[in-house]
Amino acid sequence: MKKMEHKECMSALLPVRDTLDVIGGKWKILIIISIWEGNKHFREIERSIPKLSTKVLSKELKDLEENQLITRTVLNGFPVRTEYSPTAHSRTLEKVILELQHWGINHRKAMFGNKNETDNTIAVSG
Amino acid sequence: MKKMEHKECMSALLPVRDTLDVIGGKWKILIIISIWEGNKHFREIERSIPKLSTKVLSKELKDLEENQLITRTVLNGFPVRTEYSPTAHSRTLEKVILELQHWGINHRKAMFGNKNETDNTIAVSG
DNA sequence: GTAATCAGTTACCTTTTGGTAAGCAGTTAC
DNA sequence: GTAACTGCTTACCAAAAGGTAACTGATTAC
Repeated sequence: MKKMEHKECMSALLPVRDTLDVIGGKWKILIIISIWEGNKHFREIERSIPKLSTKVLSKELKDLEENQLITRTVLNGFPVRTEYSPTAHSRTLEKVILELQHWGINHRKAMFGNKNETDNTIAVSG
Repeated sequence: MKKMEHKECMSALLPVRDTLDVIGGKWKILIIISIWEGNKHFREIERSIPKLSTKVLSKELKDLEENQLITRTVLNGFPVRTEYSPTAHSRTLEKVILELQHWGINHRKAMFGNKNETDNTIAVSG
């Protein structure tokens, strides 16, 4: 890596922080993937992710909507259903998530050898 | 994205979590970059990152060492100096950080247009 | 009327994370 | 002996994140 000025270093950091604010944390990527999988409704998403509480799901969905990674549509009629869908913008995360995933896998190998290997690869469109 | 089985989805998530555990949070990437920059000593690193306290730095350095992203060497002699250096393994993070950074920049554009653009690009070896 | 489903909200409590400041061991300089 | 530097640790407190469970409002089914 080339020598960096201090300020450069710190400003390069900001976009990374932005990204981690959006997809960091325990649940956000799980929720995005769940919706990518086809889960559309609140209870559906909730049930698809073990240990996720309604309170946290509610908050996380709001965050994701604010960041334009999902859209929320209320369908009136019947027992009032809400539909969450992934946005086109959310698809730009695929590369990032793939990169995070690969590093995680290789890191685990580097730490423990192949003993604890997780060889699951995310299924990406194409 | 191809339809995924539920279990597949969740297991794909684990490596991503592993990665975020290692480089997520407020300080870890800052510290790694600071050490990449050439800061070797505790106080040096501390002073290079505004708002970072000794307590947190101490903890983060331990985590990073555990994850083999830095090495810690105690040099006896003089006022006892400790040297932190990046490992070869830490270099594998460059791609990940670059990807996180690019997404952060593009995401900001998607959110606010070009108004708030951060056009700083991390300086990577090569 | 009773129960059940959907989509949440609210109140309360615990756990985790982070910040502040002081202190300690060891050594040098004066 | 006093101060100053290095590399931390410890104690204490504040803020943020997360879990539990109850409850609202609407509507259908019995």
